[in-house]
Order: sequence, then structure tokens, then C-alpha cells
Amino acid sequence: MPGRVTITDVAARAGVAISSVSSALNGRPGVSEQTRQKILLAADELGFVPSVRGKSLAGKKTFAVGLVVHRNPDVLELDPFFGAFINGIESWIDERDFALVLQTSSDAAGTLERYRRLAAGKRVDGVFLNEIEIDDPRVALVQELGLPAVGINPEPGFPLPSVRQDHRAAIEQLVDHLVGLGHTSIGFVSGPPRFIHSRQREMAWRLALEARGLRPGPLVPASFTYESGIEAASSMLSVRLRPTAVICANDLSAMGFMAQAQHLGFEIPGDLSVAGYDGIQLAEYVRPSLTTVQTQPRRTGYEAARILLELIDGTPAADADIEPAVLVVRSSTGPAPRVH
Amino acid sequence: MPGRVTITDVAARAGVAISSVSSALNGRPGVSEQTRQKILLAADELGFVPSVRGKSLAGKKTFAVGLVVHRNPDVLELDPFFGAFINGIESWIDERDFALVLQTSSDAAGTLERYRRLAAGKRVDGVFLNEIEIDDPRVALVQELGLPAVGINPEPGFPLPSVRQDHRAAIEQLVDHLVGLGHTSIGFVSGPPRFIHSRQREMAWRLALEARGLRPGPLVPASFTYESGIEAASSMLSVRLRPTAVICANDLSAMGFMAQAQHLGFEIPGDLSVAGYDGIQLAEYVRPSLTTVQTQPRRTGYEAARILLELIDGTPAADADIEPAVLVVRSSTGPAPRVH
DNA sequence: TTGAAAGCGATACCAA
DNA sequence: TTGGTATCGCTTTCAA
Repeated sequence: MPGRVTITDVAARAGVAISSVSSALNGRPGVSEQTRQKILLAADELGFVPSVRGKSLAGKKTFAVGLVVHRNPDVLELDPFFGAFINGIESWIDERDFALVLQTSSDAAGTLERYRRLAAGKRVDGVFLNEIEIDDPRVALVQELGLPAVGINPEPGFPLPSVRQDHRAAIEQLVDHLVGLGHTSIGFVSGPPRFIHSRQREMAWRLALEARGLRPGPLVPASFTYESGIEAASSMLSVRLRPTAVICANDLSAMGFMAQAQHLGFEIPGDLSVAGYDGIQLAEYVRPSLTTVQTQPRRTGYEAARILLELIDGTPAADADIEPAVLVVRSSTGPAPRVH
Repeated sequence: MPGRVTITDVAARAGVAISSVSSALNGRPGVSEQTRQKILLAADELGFVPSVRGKSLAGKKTFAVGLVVHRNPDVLELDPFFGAFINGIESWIDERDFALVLQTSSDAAGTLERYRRLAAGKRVDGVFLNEIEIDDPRVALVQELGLPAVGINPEPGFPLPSVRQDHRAAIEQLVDHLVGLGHTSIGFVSGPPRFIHSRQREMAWRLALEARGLRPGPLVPASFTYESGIEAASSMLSVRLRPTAVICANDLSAMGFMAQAQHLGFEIPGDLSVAGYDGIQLAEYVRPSLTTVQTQPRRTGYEAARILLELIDGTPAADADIEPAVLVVRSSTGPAPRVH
């Protein structure tokens, strides 16, 4: 019966006090090298694994961090983003014996309540704040609760430690790429405006165009889903003055946009160039393969976890900047059509 | 400072012993109705939330369950399946104050090690066994560890409590649907044969055909990914004796298959009918929309969680059978082409 | 019905 | 350098 071995057993076997075992095993000073070896041996022979339960009660830490994912109830399908993000978190916390508590919620109020309960029950020592919104109430909540938290790609001046990956450079490159192909009317399919990352991408598109002396093309709201991309295509392509190129706020909506554009009879990239954002795997395989901006969700999770654990340890943590997202040119973007 | 309120504070405020508070709050007998009310009031006024730390140390439970998702390291994108599955788990465990610990791992050995450590550190009280393989080593592991576990869609005779959703009826309906459309050569794009659910779907296809006096069409291995669907199409459609209809082991590979088939010049469903399995949202929106088998991942997670918590409580749990998956006919399947 | 006290498995302080 | 012990917040006997 493994797992039943406690620190007391180890102490007994090594013939020392439990306090010495604790010190030895945690690499604290105050134990002679000889005793330490004796203890290490005993622990090893017994297959001792410290109980997180005991540790957390005594040490005021729970050794867990939380992530709440807010999804539409009738979709509930996680973005491809999350798999890698979560894996990145774990690659850091695992070695430090932390676990990730994941929750999903389908409404905003529920999300707040989840954070509140995670904190109140001392379930987790800290949380990740993903998909940050304008005036996100979670910020005030974690501050009120004194709960360590790290923001994922927040706006500048965000009051909590954060990890950011630059989006501007890549979007500028993307605009350059399109302008270089002769496009002058470049539209944008956005995400819900309440999300910071939604606005950031839209703003980057707008600024890049203006910096090049071009007027922003049409802007159509969508919601990061494939379906919303379909709808965006229907509305954006039905008007006379349609753009010759479209940038979508993420890959999923870009894929929906492409599918619908093709359905409406547009050749891609012959009649219309389309680009996405994220760099999910699917984007590489759709026809035509999607030009996109490759982000690093795994790295983002990794850095976010590193910062969060520092915060939990009481170390004042600096923000982390991940190397900028990069433009990946594929087949969905091409020369602007001659006549319009 | 919420969260700092302990059972002692409540006891003091109510003027009773902490043991009474514990009994009252947990609905145990041995407290007069009057005292109970007094305690409930005090707890409420103080905003008392019991510390999971304390509870778990004293109560021998950690109030957490674990899920380990095994993904290819360079993909790490979670199936659309998982979002709903996880949400289903939570809709049951949340009310019971359990949390879900999620881990991802990129290799089989790592997966086993994850389960082992979850158990050894008493991180979780039980685990979900998803994507079960032939001779899955996790079964022996949880039995050896005495760790409560529930299997998701395992084979018949699986030694642990399980939740199952019938796949056969829907696949038979699908075959009937195709046969009714005049198809006589129906191929299959499978998942990795080490997975039970992979084999189950393949077997259902084979048996359904044989029961109708048809010889199984070509079988091509794939791996549940979009990319593998592309490859499957390339190989299956390049030979002279290609099928007129194809069933894929999941929607993602079916979508890849369709895309590649179209790329190779096949009209769908004119030249070729394609069907998937899972019922992910994307399948509804691709062109043509995908005929598929709709499963209930949310319900599956819900039932699995219910069973797991029963096991943890020591209740002998019966397997759960979810209402069978249902066939959803869309546009990717149509009449068999006249000439071949 | 109530309350006092003994754990649960660690950490950490303080004597020895 | 050691070992003893209080402590964390709760559950669970066991007396009163």
C-alpha cells in the first residue's frame, strides 16, 4: 500500500525526529550531512511521498493554481489555444509539485463566483486571468481577495503582473505583406469588443493601415468562432465595396470566413485574400492553407506559471515578454485582383 | 479579509463548540434544531467557507478528482470533445465541492507517472480513465494503488466502473442510410488501433456491413487528426477500386478527408459520400456540412463524475449507460454515383 | 444534545 | 545539530 507512508514512518526508520526529516527532505540547513543521508535513504526505501494535504495545512499553501475558462454554454468547445497553454503551465508547475485546477463556466457571473470560491475555500494559491475584458471585474476581485494572479496578454498599464506576446509587429508585417501584394482595401473581422485581445488586434490592423496612408477597410464584428466567420463573410462580401483582403481576429473565424467566401463563389486567394491569427494546427491544412500569425500559447502558459509561482512565494515578479508572434505566409493570401 | 474565518470563529460567535459547528454545517445529527439555526446564522454572518485544507486532512479526502489528457507533443490541441466533457464533470462535482485537477502529458510513460503521483501525493481522490487502450496499463495501476477510477467508453467486461454511450446503433443507422442511398462500397478511416473506441467504431462499421451482406470497403488507418484525414484520402482515393462512401472514425479526420477529396477533384456528395463521428460544432459548418454521429460528451462527463464520487464515497457504483449516440444526416452524404 | 480532546501529516520554532 | 512540540482547520470519537 504505497501512499500510506508518512513522515513519522521515515523518522522512525531513520531513528531521528520528524522535524529533522522535514528539514532534510526540504533541503533546509540544520541537519548534518550524515543524518541527511540516513534520512534520504530511509525515505527512499519506504517510498515516501509527502502528503500534499499535510503540507498545505502546515505550510499555508495549497500547491495548486486555478484557471477558469469561460465558454458559451451551447458550444463549450475549448479553443485549440488551451491545450498548449495548459501544457505550458504544467511544464513549469509540475516540477514544483503544483497542480492545475481547471474550471469552466458558461456565464460571467458564474466565472466570478468560481474565482471567489477557489479563493475562499483556499483551493488554490493563485489564478490565471485569461481572455481579459475591459474593466474586467476579476481584477478587483483578486485584489480584494489578496489572491495572487497573473494576466494573460492584458492592455498596457494592467495593474497585475502579466505575460505578453507582442501582436503588433506581426500584424504590421501581415499588412505589409498584403500591401506588397497590391491590396489597398483590407477589411477586418473582429472578436467581441469587450475583450482586450480583440481590441488589440483590431487596433493593430487599423494603425498599420493608417501608418501606410491607407483607409481601414470594412470592419465586421464576429466572435472568434467558425460560425461567426461564416456570418462575417456573408455580410462583408455582399456589399458592392468589398475589400480585396481580410484579416480575421483568429484562425477559427478566418476558416469560417474562407469557407463561406468560397461558397459564395470567391476564389481564394484569386479574388480575395484571407488571413487569420493564432496559428492553430488546422490552419495549416485547410484549403487553401491559411496565412496567419503564429502565437506561442505553450510558452505563454509556461511564463505565466513561472510568474504566478513567484507571486505565491512572495517574490515581486516582473512582467514577462514572450518573443513576438510571427507572420506565417501560406496560400490564402495572394496578389490583389486587377479589376474590382 | 474573507477566507480568514475559521470554524473556531463561527463556534465562538455562536457560543458553541467547534464540533457542534462541524455537525451542524455538515447536516449530521446530534445538534438541536435551535442550535443548528444559531450556528447557521453565525456562519452566514461571518461568511464562513470551510477550508478544503482542513477538511481534507481530517477527512481523509482531498475533494479533487483528476483527469490526465495524453496528447502528441507537437500538437497539444485538445479535441473539441474535452471542453464539453470537462464541463459535464464540473456540473456534477462543483455542487459537491470537488475540484478537477487537469494534467496533460505527451508520452505514455509520463501519463502513468502522472497518475502515480496524483495518487501518491494524495492529490486526488479518484481519476477518470479516458481514451482507453488495449491492455491499458492504467487499469492495473489504479487497482494497485487502490485509486477509485471510472472508465470512459471502455470495452465490454472492463474491470472498473464505467460510463458508456452506445455507438453501434448509430453506426448501423449510418450504414443503413448509405446503403439506402445506393452505396455498396463503404470504406472506413480508422483511428489508432490501440484505442478501444477506435476499434469499436471500426468493428461496428464492419459488422453493420456484413449484416447487410456487403463486403467491407477499404480500410485506411488514421489518427483522429485533420491531417491524418488528408493522408487517408490521398491513399484511399488513389486506387482504382475506391469506395463511393467513407465513414471516418471522428469528425476531425472526416473534415480532413473531405478537404483532400475535394482537392483531388471529387465532388461531395456527388462523387463520394463522407461521414464522421463525434458531432463537433465545426462539422455543422464545413462545406458540405458533415453527416456525423452526435455523441454527448457533456453528459458523459456528468455521469462519469457522478459514478466517481460514488466510488470515492465507498458506494458500490453501477455502470452508467448514456442514451445512444444519434445519426445526424447533413449534406456530405448523398446518392451513390451511377457509374463508377 | 453538547463539548472537550485526539488525531490527520506536515512545518517551524525553540530548547536541549 | 538535534528533538520535542505547538500549530494549521477540520472531523470524529467519547464523556459529560
